[in-house]
Amino acid sequence: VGDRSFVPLPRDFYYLLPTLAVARRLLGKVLVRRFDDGTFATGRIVEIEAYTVGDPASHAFRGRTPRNRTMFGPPGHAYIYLNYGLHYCLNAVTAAQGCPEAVLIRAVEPQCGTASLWHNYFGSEAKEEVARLEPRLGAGPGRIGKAFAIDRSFDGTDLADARSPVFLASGDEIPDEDIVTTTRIGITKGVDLPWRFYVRSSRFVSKKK
DNA sequence: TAGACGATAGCCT
DNA sequence: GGCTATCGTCTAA
Repeated sequence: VGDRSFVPLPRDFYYLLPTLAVARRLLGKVLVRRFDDGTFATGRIVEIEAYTVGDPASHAFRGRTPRNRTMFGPPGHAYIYLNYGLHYCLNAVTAAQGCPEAVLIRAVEPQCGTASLWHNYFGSEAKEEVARLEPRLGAGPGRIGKAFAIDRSFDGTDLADARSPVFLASGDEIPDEDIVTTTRIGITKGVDLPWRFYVRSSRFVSKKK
């Protein structure tokens, strides 16, 4: 699979509309990972959460710190953080520069390069067709980090540039009736806000509600 | 500089 | 459903 087949989402995708609308529209789009050896792995985004200014669950709620500084930077870049000392989670920075908002990519359906994803995750070999059906390779933000080999060193990566080792590309349009809007997961503040979106028909969603 | 804890996931019951 | 591994980051002092 060559990078020519992947058209990165333009920068304005990330800030022209409000973060909630951006989150919703990212469903069906494609996470593209180019490994050091030039091979690719891709996954279709099926679950996402929004974190906005004034949102008590946001890492930026208490202002700028060394960890969250990329949230304050230009839109369309990756914000990556380590959670529970174990899991690297991938966010896309949204809204205008200086406005610290982001969306957390919570689940993807593995598409291309699934044998690599399997190897990253399980440390063993598997056939593409087997790997493509394995939910653990994409159902959960920590799992995405592990399978796609994304860690804190990717923080700040430009997701709107096809030359980046990680970027987001255009994909399917998800019909409204196949999108579920619900509350976010694993947080203790802002628990009632319906700011999680997922694709109803996907078996790769981390938790259905 | 210490202490608490988190935008999780795996394994066990 | 419960327990916990594991460590960077924040907060307060």
